Amino acid sequence: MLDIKQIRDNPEAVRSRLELRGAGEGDGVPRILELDEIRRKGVAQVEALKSQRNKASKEIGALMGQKKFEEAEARKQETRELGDQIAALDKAVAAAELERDALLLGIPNLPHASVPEGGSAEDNKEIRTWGEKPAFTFEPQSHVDLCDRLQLVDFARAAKISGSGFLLYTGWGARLERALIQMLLDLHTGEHGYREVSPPLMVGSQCLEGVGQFPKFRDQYYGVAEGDDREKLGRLYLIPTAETPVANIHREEILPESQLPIRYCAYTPCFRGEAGAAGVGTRGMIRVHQFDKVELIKIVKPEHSYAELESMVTHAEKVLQLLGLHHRVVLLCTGDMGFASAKTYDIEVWAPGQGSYLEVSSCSNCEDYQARRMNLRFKAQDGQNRFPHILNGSGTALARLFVALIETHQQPDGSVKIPEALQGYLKSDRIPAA
RNA sequence: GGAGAGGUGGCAGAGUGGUCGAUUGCGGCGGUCUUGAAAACCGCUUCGGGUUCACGCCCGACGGGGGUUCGAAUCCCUCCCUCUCCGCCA
Repeated sequence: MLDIKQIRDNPEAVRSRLELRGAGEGDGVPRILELDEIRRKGVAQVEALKSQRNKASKEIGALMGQKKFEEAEARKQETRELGDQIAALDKAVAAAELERDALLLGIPNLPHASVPEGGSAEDNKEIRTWGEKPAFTFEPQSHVDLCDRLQLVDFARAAKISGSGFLLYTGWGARLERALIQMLLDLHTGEHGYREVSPPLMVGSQCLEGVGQFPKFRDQYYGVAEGDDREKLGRLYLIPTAETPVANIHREEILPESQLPIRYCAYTPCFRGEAGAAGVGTRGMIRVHQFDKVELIKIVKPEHSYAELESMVTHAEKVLQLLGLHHRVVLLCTGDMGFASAKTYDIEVWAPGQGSYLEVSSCSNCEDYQARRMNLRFKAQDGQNRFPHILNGSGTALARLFVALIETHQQPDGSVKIPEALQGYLKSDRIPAA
């Protein structure tokens, strides 16, 4: 969340940054300031009363000690009324604070100065491209046809088991998925300096709130229940990304400065309800309720975060380069960024069978926005507790990578050629034609 | 799921209604002594909030929330978590 002090000191600057993200999002600010004022006035009042009460209580204690019970009783009588006033004021302060914080949680991060202004994906800026669209001597097939023909994914039976939007990988398909996960983890831990972690796949709501997925986007995630206990429904949620558990690993901690930077890498499945999302119901693997992803998370000192963002993008790109996949890096405009992000690069891979680019990675610097929400700090040299910057990036999403890979490397004979970097993991240089 | 024990400062561990934000030990930091180090001795060692130009002053926090009381780490209620034993189980 944003720093209340920043909003207090410079509300107009905050509002104009928020406006760049899209209409109406700055609207909470006046009310927040109002509530903040009410809270601070109340706090000053109630604390003066508490100070009074504390003094009186000590005096009563002293009187009791001297066995002056009648005097003590008289003082108690006087002080009783103070207690009632305090209770009432405390309540009012808590209510103002609760409403203020609820509004604060609904405000997205401010875009970084280097982010281009714009309202939609149209205004995103292409930064660079790698490789070229492959030329085919035949009409390239879509991954859906390739998966059917090579029996890599059984769409129909997945739907029978779990409904639409789920995948049943089979044979070479299952093996390819596993090989990709292994290759990506080895790359990021071995070459890029990340520490591998394997987190819980169900998390409490405080983790979703910590990274900014709650409370605004409640409807997008799967809540689970234990047995038929409706009471317990929603105490845990299936993770929409490894970012949710991994970025929260150090929540509510004060890290020694020497521990930074922290770089984590995690493979997990990701679960998304995708209520109302465009493209739900699309045939194939592009948008599904469950997919695999290898995620990168960094917790760094504020002064290093933008350099760390650039290197993170190159780490994700390396995956595509090793697999020989044409891609481009796009800088998202103010209107297209995620809620918690200050600056985001997307990496889009070319999928010849689709005739379009697919987003396989999104690398974001959330600055201190998430650290504030999860109260994660580090102790700086000067003894001050400061909020670190938290970055997340896909390195990369697997289902779409799978799509781009088989569509790009499909051969005239119906087989799929496997890039050299992956051959050791798949233990084959091709997926044979059926 | 059943029975029991427990959650206090970086760690260990006291404290069961009145200057207890908390005895003590360890660790850590600074200092004295020393050529240097060790030992010994002395001091410091949590976090949030309000207010102030600042020094400072004040309020809150002993797993979370609520209650009793003039006053709660301490009493009551409730939730969460950890440990031990039993049951079930990949």
